Amino acid sequence: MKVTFWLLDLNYESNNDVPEIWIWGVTDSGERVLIIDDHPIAYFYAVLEENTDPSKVVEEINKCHLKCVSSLEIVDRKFFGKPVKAVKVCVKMPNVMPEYAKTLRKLEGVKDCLEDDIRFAMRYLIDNNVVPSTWHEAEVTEDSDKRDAHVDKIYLAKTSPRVLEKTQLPPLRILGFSTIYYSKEGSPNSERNPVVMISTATNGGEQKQLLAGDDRNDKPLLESFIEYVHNIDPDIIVGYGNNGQDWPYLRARCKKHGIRLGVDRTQTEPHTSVYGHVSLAGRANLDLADYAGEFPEVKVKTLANLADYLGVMKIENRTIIEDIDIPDHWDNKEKRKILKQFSKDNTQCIMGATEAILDFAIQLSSLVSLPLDHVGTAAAGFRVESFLIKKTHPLGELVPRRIEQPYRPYAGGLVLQPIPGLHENIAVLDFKSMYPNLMIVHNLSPDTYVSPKDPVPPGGVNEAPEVKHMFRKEPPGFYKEVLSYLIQVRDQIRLGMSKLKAGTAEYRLLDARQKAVKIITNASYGYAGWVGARWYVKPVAEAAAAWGRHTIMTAIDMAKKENLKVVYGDTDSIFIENQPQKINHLSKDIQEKMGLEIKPDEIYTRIFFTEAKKRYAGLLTNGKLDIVGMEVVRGDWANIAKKVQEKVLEIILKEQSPKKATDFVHEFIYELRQKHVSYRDLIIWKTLTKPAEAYEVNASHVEAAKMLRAKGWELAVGDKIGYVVVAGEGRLYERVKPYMLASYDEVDLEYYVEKQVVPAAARILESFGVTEEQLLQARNGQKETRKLTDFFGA
DNA sequence: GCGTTCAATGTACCT
DNA sequence: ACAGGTACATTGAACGCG
Repeated sequence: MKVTFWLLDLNYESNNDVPEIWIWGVTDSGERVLIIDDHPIAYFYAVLEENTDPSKVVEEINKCHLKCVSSLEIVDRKFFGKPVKAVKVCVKMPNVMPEYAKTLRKLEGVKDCLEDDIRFAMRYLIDNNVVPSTWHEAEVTEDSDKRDAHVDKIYLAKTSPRVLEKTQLPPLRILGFSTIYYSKEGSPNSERNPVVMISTATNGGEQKQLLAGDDRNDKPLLESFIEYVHNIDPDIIVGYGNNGQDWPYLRARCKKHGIRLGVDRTQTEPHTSVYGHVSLAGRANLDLADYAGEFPEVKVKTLANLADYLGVMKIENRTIIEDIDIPDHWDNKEKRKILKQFSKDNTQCIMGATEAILDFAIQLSSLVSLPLDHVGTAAAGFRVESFLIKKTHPLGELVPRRIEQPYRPYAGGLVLQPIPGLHENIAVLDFKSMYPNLMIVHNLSPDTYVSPKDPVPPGGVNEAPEVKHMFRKEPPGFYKEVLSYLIQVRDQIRLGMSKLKAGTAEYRLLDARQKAVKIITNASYGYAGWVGARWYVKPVAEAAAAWGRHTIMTAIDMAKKENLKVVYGDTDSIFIENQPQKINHLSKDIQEKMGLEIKPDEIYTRIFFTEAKKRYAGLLTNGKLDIVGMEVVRGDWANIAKKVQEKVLEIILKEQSPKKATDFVHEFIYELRQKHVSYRDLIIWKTLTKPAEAYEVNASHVEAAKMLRAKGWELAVGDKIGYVVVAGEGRLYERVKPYMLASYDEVDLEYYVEKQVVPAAARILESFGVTEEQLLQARNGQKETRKLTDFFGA
């Protein structure tokens, strides 16, 4: 019989030393199924030295008497594009491979062993062309063995599943949850602090809140949670920070009470994998925090901020309870209501954010062939690599081992010095996917690189400017194959989208897919130059960068020849006078000459530069401001400084009145000194990029972090520390406090005037002759001073 | 002993 | 734990000053 299913999760099991791949799926009729393939093949390669007799090596391998070897086969493969002979060593159990590979590496005639380091579930996906988060069809029989799996049906696969072309998602059951821990001693510790609240919600619209008793005993709460998850039987469980925090914590609490956190579809507990995600057998555990990085505009990556940005729940419409205030809220009957609402809102934020993110996660999972629960924790480099492994397999390319390499920097993109001041009517021409297209056009790829030691290939080479790296012209390298595929697929998806109504389910799915394709395409250049990459070949990245510099320089020359003034440019863009006819002509010329597409991106009716690169602000034709690189868009400046700078830029760009902007700054400083700005707008956020002890100099945010730690708050690398500057003596780092430990009265407002507001405003106004000193001058006692409402509106 | 100078450190941004 | 290029604030030691 046949079964059609969408692949939710897969895992490898050893059943009395017989390896099995368990594939968990949801059928189109909504059945939960487990399909077991009990004939997966485990193998690795012994790659032979040149001029070695393969049968001799086979003999040698046989002499090793490795008892789990089931077959040896002499095969032709490629390694970095060069043809090689290899022995495919099939084994009965995947876990013996690293050891066997180590043994065989020592044999004469064996150059190296490869692919023993591919994890078995991935091996299965690659070899059988099975894809996570995708529909398949499989020929199966019903399984007669008793197996402990909580699904509607268990099947044995007669053949490995085949991918089906089908885009819609199955009817997935989604459960979101968030937790509240009770701790008066700083960061909750699972040894001593209970979980007092778990709020859940399902995509079916069911909401529930589980509470500990007034004695804060969480045993009944945990038991009901386990039972509830079991009853809902979700396919996907979503949280925010559940990988690093909730699952390990809940598991520890359960252990303390002697209960098992049985929330998956077998009888095992959640376990953290080596890849950093928590895996629940038969379900996909999703941590939205892993996707927060996709939204760089959100500077402090809390659930509330993410949900606010996504339009799920506006932060001004809710009460945020800081961790430090939780015990107080739990202990007080009235305040506990607010805490319950806060927790409920958190879960609603999770459900709303899931709406916005899940399609993308699913498409990414399917594109790069990493299971849904794994793709979120996988860093960009590993997503690209997984994709490449999948795509190179049919080409016969062997997957290199990850080798520790010394880091050697190389020259990157070209950045022009901007012409400072205001410019009218400026167009930005962007090269479309410049690096991927350069890799395609010049056939830059790990398998096409011709080292100076190599003979020149018969078809000739492309030689990169400046760096002189050579790449054979023919045949196409796998980067060319793969990148052409990605670019073509994305164009196709976007064509499909253009025929649909925005907002429909199908449109959103396609949009998620084109986004997934885009991020993988754009990360390919970075991957090529990453020392951690299996296919790390520095000349590939270096040549792409060199071609990039050559390309933009040529484009600038051509623009100048058209008498188009160039005011700025960065890597793959040029900012020029907006003369449509000339620009049209220029794009065509560039396309013809270099085989790269360049198209107008933004048009600025007016744009402002200082002397600094990578910082500018423009007025778009729709009347909106586009601010790049300035304090306004930086997360490490107090909000007051950002607001002032934004307003100054708006006045300058729209009204071109430095006088009015200066008046505004004066008025703002006056109001600030009157404490008419909110405390939250004084917080400065900075990331802890290493353990507090590892810093070589004293830094404000590190001092603030230490103060938190002294109160029991554990801080991890990567955490954002919010602090305010308080009045007092000494260095800046001696005058900071974490914002939750300070009050408005302690704040040193003069610091904010002199080191935040004035510099941010002066950055712009100094171009118009207004100095910091002038900005600092208090209001001059005119009768008609403006109110801030004159600038911000009432 | 005290103010100034400047390289080093650290963070966040741009493409 | 995808690349390099860049701006800027602050620290802290070197420097200059007698």
